[in-house]
Amino acid sequence: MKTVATASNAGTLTIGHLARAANVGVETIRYYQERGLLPVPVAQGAYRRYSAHLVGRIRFIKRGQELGLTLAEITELLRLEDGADRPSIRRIANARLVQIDHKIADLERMRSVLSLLVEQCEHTKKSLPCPIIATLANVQTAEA
Amino acid sequence: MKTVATASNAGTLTIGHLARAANVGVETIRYYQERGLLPVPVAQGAYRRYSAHLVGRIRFIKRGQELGLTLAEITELLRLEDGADRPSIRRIANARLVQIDHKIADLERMRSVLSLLVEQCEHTKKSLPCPIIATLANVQTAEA
DNA sequence: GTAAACTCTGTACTCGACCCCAGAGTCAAG
DNA sequence: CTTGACTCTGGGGTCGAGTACAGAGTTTAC
Repeated sequence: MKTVATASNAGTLTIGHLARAANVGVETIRYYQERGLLPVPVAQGAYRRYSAHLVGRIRFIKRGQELGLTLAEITELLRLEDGADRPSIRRIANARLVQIDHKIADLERMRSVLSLLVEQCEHTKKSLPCPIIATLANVQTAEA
Repeated sequence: MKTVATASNAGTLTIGHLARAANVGVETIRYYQERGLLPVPVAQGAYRRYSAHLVGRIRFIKRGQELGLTLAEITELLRLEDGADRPSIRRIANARLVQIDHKIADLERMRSVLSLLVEQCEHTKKSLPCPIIATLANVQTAEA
């Protein structure tokens, strides 16, 4: 699923320059091309040349990732980049928000149990079983 | 890294029965054996037989996973199962707690930005650029 | 005594986002 | 005009926790 090359994609940067300018690896650019997030410009001679505006596109992708978006979602957003279809854009953001909320809830459940257990472990007499192990082993511990 | 088989591991359950009793797949048991979380009992005839107490061990593993522990950490805890070395046990739990806290912090940062953007997107005039896209594109939007 | 259901070993695949490598070709500076 | 740094294609590997499957052998219930 490679993006079709167009003349307008051509530019002055080699892939290495583009990579350094966008602060990603050369392999990342190739990967994004394969995934259809970046266009594959027509080669000028043996090598391809990239337009400097792709630096912005890569930053767009990276900022999306920082917000927890997947490359699939970012691909969608790039398709909606003109900003005309806001409901679709919001749908993507909201779907990710729901996932994030689920994940936070999971992690907070884990954190509260784990921190309670660590706490208990520190304050339980050495003669009694370790509360962490006992909980995992599903042993009923007494000590009111 | 297969756990060495010992006579004491032998029992009455086939792998399928153990799997059903512990509510996991047969493949999961084999995988845990490979990872050293479960012993490989001596075969009785052509098939191996498993002791019923392994059901508890599998539940131990599953409860550990519910607390966010990795199989590597659970392997460690199984090694410390006698509960004598509580500092080591707590070290594992605390290390995981730190990871969980980092992850929660990351996710909350994402959530706050994303939900703010969705909010803004809903209330920004259609004549102005979509705030979600604009943020990813790093466009400076006016509108005080 | 046979057929269904099981078990064995071994290998490959999944997901997501890359990283790393080999070998061949090419470009640019001095 | 050479040499070193780059680019190309194509492939494989990584992490974590399994799942899936093939093909052969074995048990067990009827």
